[in-house]
Amino acid sequence: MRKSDPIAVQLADARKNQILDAATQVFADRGFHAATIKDIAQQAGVADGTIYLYFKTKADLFVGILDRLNETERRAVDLSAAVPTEADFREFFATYMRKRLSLLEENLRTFQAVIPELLQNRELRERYLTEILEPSFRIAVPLIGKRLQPALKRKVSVELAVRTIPSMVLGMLILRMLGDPTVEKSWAELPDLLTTMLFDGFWSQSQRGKKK
Amino acid sequence: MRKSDPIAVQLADARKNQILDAATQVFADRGFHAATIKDIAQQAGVADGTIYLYFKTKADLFVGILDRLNETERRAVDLSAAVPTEADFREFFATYMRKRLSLLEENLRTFQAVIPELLQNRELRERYLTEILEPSFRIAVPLIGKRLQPALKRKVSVELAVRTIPSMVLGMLILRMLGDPTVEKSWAELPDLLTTMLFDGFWSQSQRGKKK
Amino acid sequence: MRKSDPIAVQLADARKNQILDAATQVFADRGFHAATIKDIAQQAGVADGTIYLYFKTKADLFVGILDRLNETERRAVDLSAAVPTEADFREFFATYMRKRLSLLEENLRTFQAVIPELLQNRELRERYLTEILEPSFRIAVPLIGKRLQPALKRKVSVELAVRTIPSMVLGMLILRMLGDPTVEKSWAELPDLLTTMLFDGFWSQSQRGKKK
Amino acid sequence: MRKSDPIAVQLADARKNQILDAATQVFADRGFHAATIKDIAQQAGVADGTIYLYFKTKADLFVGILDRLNETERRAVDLSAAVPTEADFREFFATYMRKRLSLLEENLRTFQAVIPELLQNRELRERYLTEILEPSFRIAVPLIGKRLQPALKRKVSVELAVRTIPSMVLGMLILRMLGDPTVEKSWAELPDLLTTMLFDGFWSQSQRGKKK
DNA sequence: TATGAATGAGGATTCATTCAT
DNA sequence: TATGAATGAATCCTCATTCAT
Repeated sequence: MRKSDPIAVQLADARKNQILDAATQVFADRGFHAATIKDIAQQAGVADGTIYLYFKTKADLFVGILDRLNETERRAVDLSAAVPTEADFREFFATYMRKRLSLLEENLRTFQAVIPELLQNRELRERYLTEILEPSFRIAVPLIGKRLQPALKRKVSVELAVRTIPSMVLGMLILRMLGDPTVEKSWAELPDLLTTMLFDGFWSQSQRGKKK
Repeated sequence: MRKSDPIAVQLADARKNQILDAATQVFADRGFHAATIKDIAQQAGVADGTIYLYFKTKADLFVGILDRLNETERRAVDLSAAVPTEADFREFFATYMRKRLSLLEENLRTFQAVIPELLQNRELRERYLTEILEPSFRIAVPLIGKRLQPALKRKVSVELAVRTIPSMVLGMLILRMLGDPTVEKSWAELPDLLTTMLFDGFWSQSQRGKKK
Repeated sequence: MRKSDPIAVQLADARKNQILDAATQVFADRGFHAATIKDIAQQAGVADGTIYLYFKTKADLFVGILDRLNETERRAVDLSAAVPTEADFREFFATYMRKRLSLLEENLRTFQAVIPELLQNRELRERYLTEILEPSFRIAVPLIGKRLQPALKRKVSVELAVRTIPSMVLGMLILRMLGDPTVEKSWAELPDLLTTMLFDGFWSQSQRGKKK
Repeated sequence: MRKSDPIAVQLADARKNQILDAATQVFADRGFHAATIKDIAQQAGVADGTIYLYFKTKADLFVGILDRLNETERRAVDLSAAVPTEADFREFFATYMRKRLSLLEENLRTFQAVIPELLQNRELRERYLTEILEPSFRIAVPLIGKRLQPALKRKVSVELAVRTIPSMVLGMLILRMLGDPTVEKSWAELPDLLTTMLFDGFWSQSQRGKKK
């Protein structure tokens, strides 16, 4: 088969995805290391050897999952790349949160497969940091910096303040991955919760007034 | 040696801790599964077989780390069990955050060793959920519920709102575990950041007014 | 302590026997290879290291058991070394059987510890063959040869015929070691059974008459 | 390959037998515990891991040998199930002995592999006793009981008398396993020897007359 | 392409033996 | 002498990867 044969390419892509789906499933359930190629082959309904026709090593399977996730991300970002409307920033933020959180939810299994390994593998960690996190912080810092409330601005670096938002999302994701039923059940309410909290504060007035 | 010999017991405890320290280090670096007993033994400066004098299996090493963490937690909680002063709740909250975050920092390697495995192992996940998370939420819900700002209260369940705080902390912890240098450098500023943000809001006034 | 100190020697001998007793017990229960020095030390009520003060290796423990058995044997043989009285050979034989079988019974655990290893270890097998079996056959052949019934003599070599007797005893011992309750219960009747059978035949007359 | 594929099944069976042959050989030479998987794999001409495609554990290899032996036994029994002819019982007995002893000889290595372990393992011992020995005794007792010579019948239980025959065979087997060259060389003469001995007695007339 | 039997390197665990106390 | 903690070689078993079909 020539690589240019479009039908063959599509077939190969389909098979690749079938295998990545299986790998995602199994990695999410057992973790990268505990998962065996046999497990994945069974889940995918193919023979062990077949996997090696599409991925050179087990580690490549993991990279394949990461790549697919990045692809998803890229497509999603394209949509949300609408300019942060000055006029109604609150609405913009809420919309962004909705999109992001539903994207997370759709790819929950993938994150479950990917995050633990990310935390355990120095190389992956570094790649993720420089290739994903830092670029997105570079975009966010100016966007957020100028809208930060003064008291905060005085106290902490914008760099740190920016981290608050992804860290809240990440935190909720982790709680959900840990199996917290409340977070799972109320996932759809999170965008509103986070928006309100960030724009209007968390604690009741009386509590706030106490400050110095 | 009789079990009751106090010197022998102390020696055994010291050796056990020496091995747990090594295991924490190695698990944090490579993850539970990728870590080998040889790695751990080398790190601890003992022979492979010695580890098995103190822990029945590799999995027991992990449980040993969890147990030690719980113990640390227990001691810490005792200190912070001070009543949530009505008078200055903001200060109480800030203090609590300072304590909690510095506890996390002190045990960073331990969390790095423990969390990925927690995310990958269904049994551990469930144990953590029912034994640690749920009880602490049960304590937090009434404490926090009555102080929640009205707009939030209307919109989301207290149960969900409560999750915001640990999820922010957890999120920052994860960012730090991923190696984000900003979070690492500014860890000490987090309590203040989080307090201000929750009590005074995150976005500047102009942005808030825009609501609805 | 000087080797010549008689009290010290006696103490050492007692300790040695205590350890050999334990080893016999454990080897009989689990077999030589499955038995651990820890098992034996526990059974003997001493520390692991102590065993090595009396026996250089685990294999030496086994040899120690064999030696003690040979010693027992030697003492027993001395007693039964009475000349095979021509006059009442039947009684002589019955007596010999009684002695031999009760000797076996007294040392049942020892045999249980020793025989399986004897069957599995080429070197031990050869030593046993040349040092124990062949010498005793050399004694038995002339004794038995001249008393063998003519039909047998014509048919088979005396060498082979001689083997019948130890093989019957050995067979019963094995059945007993296998746990056959009948053999265990009726062990005391065996000398009479074997004597009658060898002197008077096993099958009833009518069956015998059928011959050719 | 589907399990129903007859060619694949045959291949798998052949491989299984090849491995069992090797295991029999090695267990017979060194005993179950001293034998290593490497030894067996080498003897079989396969890699270590291959063995585990056909047997779950080393212990399963042993059970596989036992099963094959039972199968051999079953096939042999079918043949010899001819009714014990009243007319010429002596001939029947001699034939039976010939068959049994040649069966033992053919499977000598297997017995050498199996018996020591049988003697060392309580569970196997008990299984062998209740599943093999006791059933065959239940068959033999009535058959032999009515043909036992009167003097014996008076003296000992039929149950015990019956044990004489297998114990003789077993004894000879053990002597052969110990490497006795006479028993090995003259194995073919044993059926005749045992038949004559049981039907005509062992000792010469003059010796027998001496009784009481 | 697809298969799955075969491979063998690698890792957890055991245990005979040593040695400092 | 006696102890038992420490050692590390040896072994069972797993599983990523290869390759003949």
